[in-house]
Amino acid sequence: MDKPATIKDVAEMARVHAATASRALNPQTRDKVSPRTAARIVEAARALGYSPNSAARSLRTRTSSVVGVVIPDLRNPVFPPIVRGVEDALREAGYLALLGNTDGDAARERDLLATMRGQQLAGFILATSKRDSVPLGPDVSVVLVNRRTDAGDVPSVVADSSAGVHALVNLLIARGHTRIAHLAGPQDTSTGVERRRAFLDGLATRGLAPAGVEVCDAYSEQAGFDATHKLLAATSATAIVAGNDMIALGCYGALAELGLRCPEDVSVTGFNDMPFVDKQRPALTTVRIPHYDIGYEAARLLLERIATPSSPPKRLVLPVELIERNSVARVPLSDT
Amino acid sequence: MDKPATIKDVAEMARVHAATASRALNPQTRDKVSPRTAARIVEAARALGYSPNSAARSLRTRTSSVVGVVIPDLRNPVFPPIVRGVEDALREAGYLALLGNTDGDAARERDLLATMRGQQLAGFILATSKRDSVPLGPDVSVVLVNRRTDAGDVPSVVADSSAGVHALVNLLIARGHTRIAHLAGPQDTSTGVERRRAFLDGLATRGLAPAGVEVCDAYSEQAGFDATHKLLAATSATAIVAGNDMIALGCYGALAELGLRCPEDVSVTGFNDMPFVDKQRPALTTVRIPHYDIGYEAARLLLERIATPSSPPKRLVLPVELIERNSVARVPLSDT
DNA sequence: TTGTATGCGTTATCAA
DNA sequence: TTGATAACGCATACAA
Repeated sequence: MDKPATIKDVAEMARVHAATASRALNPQTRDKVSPRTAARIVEAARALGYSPNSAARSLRTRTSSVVGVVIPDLRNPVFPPIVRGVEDALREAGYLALLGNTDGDAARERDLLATMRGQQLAGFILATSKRDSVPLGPDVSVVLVNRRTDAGDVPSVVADSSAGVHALVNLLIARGHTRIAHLAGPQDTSTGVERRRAFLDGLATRGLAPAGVEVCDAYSEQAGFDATHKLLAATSATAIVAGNDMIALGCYGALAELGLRCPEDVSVTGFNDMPFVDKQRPALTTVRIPHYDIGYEAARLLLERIATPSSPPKRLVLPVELIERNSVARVPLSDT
Repeated sequence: MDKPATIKDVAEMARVHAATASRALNPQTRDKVSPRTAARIVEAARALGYSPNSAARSLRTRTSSVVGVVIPDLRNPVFPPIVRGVEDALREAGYLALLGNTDGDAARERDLLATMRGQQLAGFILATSKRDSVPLGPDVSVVLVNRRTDAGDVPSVVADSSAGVHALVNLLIARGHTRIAHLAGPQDTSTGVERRRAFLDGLATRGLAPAGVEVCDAYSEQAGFDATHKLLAATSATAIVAGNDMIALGCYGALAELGLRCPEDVSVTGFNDMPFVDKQRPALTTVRIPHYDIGYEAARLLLERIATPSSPPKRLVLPVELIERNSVARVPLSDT
């Protein structure tokens, strides 16, 4: 394989000028060239295995078909399906995804964004979890995933946390629970505060007071473990609504250590429906989030934004689904 | 924010020619310009917030600081840590990762590679699993992950499958098992054939014949489930070495359906040590692969290759670790 | 409908 | 050590 064919090679083979070839090869301007010559050019391109040099194109058009996808850590199981959804939507439109992890570190995020900005990216999908404003100018297209700015001036795609928590709370109440506690996620994440608020709201509308609320440092098993210990040292509860599945797993561990059975003694719920939580003992009752769809829709939104930057910033809220398994039991009779 | 500053702006501010500014700003050629003027230029660049236009640079140098990372499906839990390792190593060197999924589909892979090739990528990391040769010319830098070409002319990073399977087989034998079967992974993957061969070898060197070998269509729970049924219809075994954890999980399911207890009736082993297999019932005895390190080392190898294309193609084999949990029991007395 | 000319920002080559 | 110039491949304004 020698040097890749350029548009000039294609033009030469089709006996036209490079400009004509450019027009014929570009869907945008295809109609500015006669069908006959266009066909000849397309054929020549195919024959030569022509693939446009994106650097040259970017240099000329000041944009590219690449979008930056920024997440905290790919190893967090919620992100792979999201990123996959993003990638699929992007690819359907001929775009590519540039992936970067920030570990939730502001400095690393700034650094990454700076590096990416040098690449003439067409836009960004940000799935970092902090609630502060977007560290990008208004001249770049951005879609937020899993979080929103307080101002609401940036397009975003999130799952309906409130509806999910309400469904969980209602399920517990229907099972007879009245002493329900919450292991909240970090309060510098939008999901953390939204779910916490929904928990309080949900309880209040049913005339119940929370049995306790403990905030976790992180969405991790360890944090869930620690918070459960703290929570149960201060209060007793027959049910615990965990901020997400990881926290719920930590809760499982702490419960076992305290000699409490789940769900016989304490019911536990999660959030996210991560892979394999159906295989836990007990299988976790949780809320399923359409991760893939979130990613897919986010990319669609970004593409839309790129095409029409003036379009109003949509905020998409995707429905969630209650997944009942075995970690919720009817409240023990001795506790009623 | 107006138009980003160009090297011309920097040059103007530093009262030098653009070419000089270019030399001063490029670490490679920094020493070709006097320290005094260099300092002036660097200062001007800083003041203007100059960030080189990578499209222009790529156009000129015919390369970029971006590498393509191609995997079958990010949702397969083995890939996130690998990709994360790749990204970390890349970032340390100022490179970015362009991610694409192929679903193991040859057409989709070809398509993706073609699209990526237009991007002047510095190289590729291929984690697709087929054993056929690399669909890329010899002019591009490539490192394979999780597989190798038969010819061995392409650098690669893999885990030591053989050592892992041998450890598993020896463990089972030490527990008294003699009727050991294998649920092999797909035989068009290098891991599938390597582990199968290691299984047969391991057994043979201990003077044992396999109780049965069933090949799975895919590395999936469903395939493991089906293969287990087929296997146990044809033979009986007290231990099953699954091609990987997913297959082992499918095996769990089939065993339960057949009224067989694990590990009391049948011992099962996995491969990979995916997240959460320690939480299964029973906790899975498996082999841990250094996923992150594999990705990290693959990226290092690629960077090395990019810097020195003539360097010999290294083949890295990373050590694995036997993780003993509860899915392996001493062989039932009635079976000895 | 097609061809001509030009410039995007950078770096390599050559000359000074 | 620095400056001038050209070229990378493409897309577009303008001319024909």
